[in-house]
Amino acid sequence: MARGKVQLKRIENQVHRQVTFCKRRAGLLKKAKELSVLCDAEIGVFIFSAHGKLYELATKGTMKGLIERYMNSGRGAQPEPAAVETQPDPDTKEEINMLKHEIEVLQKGLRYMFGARAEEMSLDELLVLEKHLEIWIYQIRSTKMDILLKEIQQLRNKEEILTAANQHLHDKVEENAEITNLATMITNFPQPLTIQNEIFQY
Amino acid sequence: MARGKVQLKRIENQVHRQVTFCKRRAGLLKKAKELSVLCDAEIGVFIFSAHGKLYELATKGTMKGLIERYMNSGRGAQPEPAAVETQPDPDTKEEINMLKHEIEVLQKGLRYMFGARAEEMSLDELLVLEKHLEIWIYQIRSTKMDILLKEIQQLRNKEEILTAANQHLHDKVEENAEITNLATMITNFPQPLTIQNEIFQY
DNA sequence: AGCTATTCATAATT
DNA sequence: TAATTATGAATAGCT
Repeated sequence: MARGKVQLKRIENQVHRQVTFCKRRAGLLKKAKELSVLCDAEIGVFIFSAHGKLYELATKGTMKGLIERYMNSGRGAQPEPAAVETQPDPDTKEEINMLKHEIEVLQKGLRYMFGARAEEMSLDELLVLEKHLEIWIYQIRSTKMDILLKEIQQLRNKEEILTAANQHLHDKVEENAEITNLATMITNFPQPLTIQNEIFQY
Repeated sequence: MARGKVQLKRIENQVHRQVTFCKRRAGLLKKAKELSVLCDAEIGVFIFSAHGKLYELATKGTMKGLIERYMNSGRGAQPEPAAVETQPDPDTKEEINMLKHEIEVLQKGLRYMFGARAEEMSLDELLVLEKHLEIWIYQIRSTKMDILLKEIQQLRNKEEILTAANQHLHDKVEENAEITNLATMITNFPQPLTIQNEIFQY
């Protein structure tokens, strides 16, 4: 570093130590973020100062989620306080985490759709954006579907009305067919009518 | 750094990314150790690589102890595991079902296309997958739109045919109206026909 | 993996 | 506490 090599031991001067803590803490978190972005890693860091103050960083999602992932990575088998409680829990919890991780992976793709802009945004902003986009897309699709389905319904109604009208007219035509034929006969062969009339008079 | 400034975005070259990951990971952990020693801080770091491999560091004690300390620092308030165990059960079960269904839908397509499970894939593979998914989604939407538009077109054709038929029948009815009226006259007043005949014979 | 040319981080100082 | 600067460390691009 600068202006003198540093000894790898506790800095005894209280002020120096505090200043170095601030600077190096910032540096460490910066490096963690860089590593996360550059290499697509998920990183969690806690720093407890000598006075017990906590500084933390979770590069993706939340620290809680990270700890859960850590717990499920084969290491920290949580000490279960209750004896009988362990039976249903590990299966379901593990299952949930697996499923969540899987969904995470699939959702990861969404973030990349924003291309270069994605890197310029914070995770929170991306999550908000993602939510908004999901809602937005959903609304657009719903609206589109509504429009199409309404149009189909209208056309179906029209079809029904036209079919009914068609049937009605068809019936009318058939009802009139006899009379029309009769009229045609009358028109074409007016004479025999008298014969028919005569027949009626039998 | 060296031989060129680095852009703060994901390194696209797979090999470069892997090398940088190794180097910077070592650097980050070294920095964490140094900060811990120099400033008497307790530091925990997890790094999940893009492939899900875990690298960790706990500067004092164990990671487990650190996480416990973290949990007690006011952040991740764990839900009480002891007394109220029955409460999370229906919720978790429902959650599992929801997640499973969500994944089922996604995986069905994925397996169909790749024969591989998403979590086994690298980021690069996922990027390829994403492209395919976009195409896939596009195709699904296209297909859906095609079906709907075809249905609309069919209904429109039906409407046209029915309207034409309707018009035809309507015309027929009107054409027949005269004759029908004539026939009606004939039917109601058969006798005057002879008169009419007589008239024709004038 | 190992080697430099560079850039970066930061200790000392103001 | 913040800014500056000289210097040591980290590391990107090559081999």
